[in-house]
Amino acid sequence: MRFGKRKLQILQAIIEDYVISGEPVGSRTIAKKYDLGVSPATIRNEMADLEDMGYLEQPHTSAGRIPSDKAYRLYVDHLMQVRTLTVKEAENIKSLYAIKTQHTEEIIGQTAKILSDITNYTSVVLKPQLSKVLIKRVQIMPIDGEFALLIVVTNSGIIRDTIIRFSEEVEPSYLERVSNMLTERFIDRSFVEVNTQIIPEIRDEIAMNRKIFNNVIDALTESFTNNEKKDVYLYGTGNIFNFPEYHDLDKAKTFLELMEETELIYDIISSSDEGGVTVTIGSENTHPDMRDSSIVTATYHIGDRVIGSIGLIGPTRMEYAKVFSIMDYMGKCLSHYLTQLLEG
Amino acid sequence: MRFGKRKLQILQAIIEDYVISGEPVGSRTIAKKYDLGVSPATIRNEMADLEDMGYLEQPHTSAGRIPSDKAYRLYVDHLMQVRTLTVKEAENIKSLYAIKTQHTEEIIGQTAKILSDITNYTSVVLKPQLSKVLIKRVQIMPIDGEFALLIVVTNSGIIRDTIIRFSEEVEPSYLERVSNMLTERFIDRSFVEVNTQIIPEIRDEIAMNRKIFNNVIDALTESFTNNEKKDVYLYGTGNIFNFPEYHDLDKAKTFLELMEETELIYDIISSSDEGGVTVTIGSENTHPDMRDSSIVTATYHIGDRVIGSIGLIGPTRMEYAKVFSIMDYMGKCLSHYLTQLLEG
DNA sequence: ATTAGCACTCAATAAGGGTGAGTGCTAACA
DNA sequence: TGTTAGCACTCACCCTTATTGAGTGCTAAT
Repeated sequence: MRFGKRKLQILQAIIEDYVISGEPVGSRTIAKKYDLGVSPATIRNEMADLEDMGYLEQPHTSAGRIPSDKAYRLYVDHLMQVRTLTVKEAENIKSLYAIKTQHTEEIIGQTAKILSDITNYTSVVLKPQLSKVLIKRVQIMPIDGEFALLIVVTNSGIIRDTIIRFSEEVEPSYLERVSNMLTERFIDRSFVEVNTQIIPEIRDEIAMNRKIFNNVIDALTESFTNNEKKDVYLYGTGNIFNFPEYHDLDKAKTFLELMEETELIYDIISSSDEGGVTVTIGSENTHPDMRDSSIVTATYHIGDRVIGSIGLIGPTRMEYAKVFSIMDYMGKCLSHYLTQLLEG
Repeated sequence: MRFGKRKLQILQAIIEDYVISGEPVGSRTIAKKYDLGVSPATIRNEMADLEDMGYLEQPHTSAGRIPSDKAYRLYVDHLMQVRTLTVKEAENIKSLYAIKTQHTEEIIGQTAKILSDITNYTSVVLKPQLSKVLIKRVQIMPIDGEFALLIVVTNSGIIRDTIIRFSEEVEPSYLERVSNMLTERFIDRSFVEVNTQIIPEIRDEIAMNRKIFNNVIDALTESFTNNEKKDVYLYGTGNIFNFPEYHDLDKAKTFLELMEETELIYDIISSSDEGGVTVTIGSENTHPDMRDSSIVTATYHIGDRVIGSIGLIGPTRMEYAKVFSIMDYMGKCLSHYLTQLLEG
């Protein structure tokens, strides 16, 4: 059995109708709404074929058809026409980046909110990943007595701080020297590089005031590895109630609980790195509880280094065309804004 | 009509039964389960009285009674017996504070998680409020060229950073001097004091390199006022599905949307400052959408300065006795831990 | 190859009836 | 006078049954 042009038209019609209505689509509906010039009976025959081929499913005998994940995949890859944003959407986004805050986190949080507001799905925005960010400066600030604060500044507007407790009183000027030395060694390196290569090097090389220096190195190590904090900005979890597929309380609860597993969400959203927009449909998800959700992700970058991701989560019956274009646009806006803010 | 001892006993029995079962409580049930030595008929008479007095309500004629908000208030103020924690609860909490992280935020986040896990309600934990925290040090770190990072370290383990963009190249040693001067002036002051008193003083007083200095002051001002970031750690929003009162989809959605209004939640939770545990029951809430939820809050402190709050949100049918003791204990643990970590 | 016609399926909705938990009232009782 | 047993009444809840209608698959005619 081959795809004729008509089969594709019918499939597309079914998908688009179903995405809007959420109800199984019947042959009559297609014949009436989409002018294909054939009768319902013909459409029924084609639909039976499409079902055999695995593109359509029937919830029960006397219902219409709904698209399978395979159908959505075909749609996303070949059928959908990427639209341009509506005026309202574009304005919303523009107004966000008109804000002149200097706090990366705030922008990230707002991005999540806007994404969810204009799409009506659940949005996720990841903070810049430590592993992808470059170190710009290390500074050890004495606070009082044997306490100091180790601060690592990155090119992403995110900074990382750890308290150091020294085993004895320490000269501020010594800390200043150490800070400068570390900055020199770490600058424009990633956390991973520093952790796996440079710190061991330093450890061997240097025989300064051993005890104090070890306190610093320990703090650095703890700062760089232990808690790569998987920080996630979530918004619009309540939006799932817009979709009848989540009207079941159990499903809703499972979904909400899943959304609180920030580490997991983080991994899911950050898994597709290559840049551009990625769509993962229902059963394509590795996590079983996500099998009837779809995820659309995009990346954002500073300069040309990808440093984080944004994502949308919704039912497989998702407005892929709309979401695709919004995610694409949003990723670019965010990247542009951050690059501007932090590099120029 | 007066409260006899028996009326109180009956009221207490009804409340405790209803809190567990969620079903309207009938006279028979009370007579059987709680040994009051009177017949259901007598209890019915008392119940009718209690209803007249506004302590009980009837969902419909042939149903049992449920407690009114007024009844819960009486219960919380006079009837309930604060229990001690179960072994499991205490262990859970202890295990949390055995973690040796140095990042305040992580502890705060974990506190939210544990609170929600052991109570099965929705928990909220506020980050230390900027307005209550004391400044320990100000440091301006040159990054490159005309960029620098302004960092304010507080006694709460929270630091605040803002990017400064200078209008010309700046000497690092100059920034060092400015940092020291600012630290000297700001140390052990609150953000509010600094903002309303000290900054204006400095502005007048000093006629250093005007232009550069203004960049610094602007950054400080923006850091201190504009974005008192109302950061909230939420956990267990899905828990509301454990309660039949939220099985209605509309209610659930409203609730979830409300929880995303972080500023509002922040205000609600931080509103009762005085220390100790505060209980707000249903209609006592000012926000209309919270009228059938109850909120229990407690504060946490560093040394003896209150700096933040923790809260639990659930249906008015809440296990007040349990929640009360947990919140009390948790607030104390968190305070103790933070004080230990940050002061000595 | 397409289509009209028709019998068939099955979820969703509505309507009726029984059940049981609970009440309020009254009259009897200690 | 306070307490209790008895009884009629109410009403949500659940189960069963009937009705409806959207949609299908198959067959025969075009």
